[in-house]
Amino acid sequence: MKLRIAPSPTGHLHIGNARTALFNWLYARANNGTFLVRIDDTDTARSSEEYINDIVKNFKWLGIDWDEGIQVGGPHGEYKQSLRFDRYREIAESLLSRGLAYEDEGAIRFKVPNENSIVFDDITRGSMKFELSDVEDFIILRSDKSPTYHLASTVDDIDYEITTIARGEDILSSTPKHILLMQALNADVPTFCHLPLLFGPDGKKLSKRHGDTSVSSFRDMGLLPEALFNYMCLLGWAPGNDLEIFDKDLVIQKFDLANVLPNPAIFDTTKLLWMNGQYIRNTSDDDFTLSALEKISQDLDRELFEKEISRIKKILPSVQERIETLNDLTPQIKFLLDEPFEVNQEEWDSVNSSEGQSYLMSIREIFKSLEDFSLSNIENIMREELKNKDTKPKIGFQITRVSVTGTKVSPPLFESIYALGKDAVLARLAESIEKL
RNA sequence: GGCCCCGUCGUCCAGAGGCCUAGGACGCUGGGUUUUCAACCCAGAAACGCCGGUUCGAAUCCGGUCGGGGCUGCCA
Repeated sequence: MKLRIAPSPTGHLHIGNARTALFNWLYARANNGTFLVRIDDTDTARSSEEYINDIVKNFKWLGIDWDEGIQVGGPHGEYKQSLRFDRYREIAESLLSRGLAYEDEGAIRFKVPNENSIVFDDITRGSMKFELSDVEDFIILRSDKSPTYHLASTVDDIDYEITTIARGEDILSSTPKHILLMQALNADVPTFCHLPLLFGPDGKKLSKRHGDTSVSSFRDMGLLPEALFNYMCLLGWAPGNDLEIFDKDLVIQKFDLANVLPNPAIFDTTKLLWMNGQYIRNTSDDDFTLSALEKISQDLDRELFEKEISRIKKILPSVQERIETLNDLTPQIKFLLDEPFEVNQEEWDSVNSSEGQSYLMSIREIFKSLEDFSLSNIENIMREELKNKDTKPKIGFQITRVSVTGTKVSPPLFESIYALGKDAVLARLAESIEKL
């Protein structure tokens, strides 16, 4: 069993293509088959090397690897159609000389017999039938002698011995043309599977009209590849038992193209975001620390100082519990950075009160003489002082939060104070008290 | 217009004739927890497009209808 994905490098890797690649990859892996990636760049004007790199990079990021094809090589050259134009011309010429095609204003058209019909079994859709009287003679070689998609793709599928073609439903009506070409070339007709399209929220084929739908844009959103992978699996397929969060191994074990739904799915970012949060929470502490520090450094566009790293590490467990994407990280730990610190004036005003001020001054004094600045000591002291002064938690804690973190919304208060460290906390409290 | 595909909560999926007064998840609403924001827990609203047929019995099979979508390029 051999499957392929054949993206056109006329844009960034599109999420719809990624999903098609994923299902092909899964089917190949589930059946101990071969997965091949080739580049369909017959449209030389719109294709570019930059996009090939983007496609390759994002397949790898998603964890989709291939056994044959672009970059990894194999018995068929470089797996780029732009390098095989001679081969396609040769085929077009042979069809011409056999009377199966004809010249039309410099281009070559395949002659579609207008009797009979084409019948084939589609894995997800069952028996398909197209009357040939509905199929037009189609161009296989353009007047500039470059092959069209129909020709190049079909020849490659034959030459590379593809056994199963799973592609988007948008090409379903072109399938009779491809079967006709294969028959004309005396090749075995592979098994077809037309996967349901991905729709935007408006119920139309997902495209640039729906904003940036490239895989790289999802990475830029701070998504984990495992989460996107998991989410894409659920678009048109499910492993059963209402299982929703699962890893690669489980999918490979259960996946079958025959169980893919024939109806289109709307790509809903909301659930994807939720799922990403689940994956973040399920990440081990060590792994999360590693990727978090890297991400923060990336966002800041600089290396982190040792002091910052040790502070951040202390708060990370709390942050991991409450973020949805990696992009939520840096804003949450911003107050721990060794950078000019500023309190949001408006928010300060909204929590400021004489009762709060009094609490602030008291805990500063207590903190000052506290030798063991531990998390539990901080919490005990702050709660005790609340009781002493008969102050409500909200009054005492919120003003402290704004004073120490700069805003009303932050990671948990005691953890934030503990992470920031005694010296910086005292300094910030002093600063707030000064301007009271 | 022609050809083709599709049709279960707003969304993703479960359901492959009786187990369905249709199940799970996201989202939404209400509640709990609570020092913020989250996370977490509990509860709730929410769907088989419609009409026929087959059958003792249909979300499940068939036909029609309506609705949505794709293709109709010397793009892929």
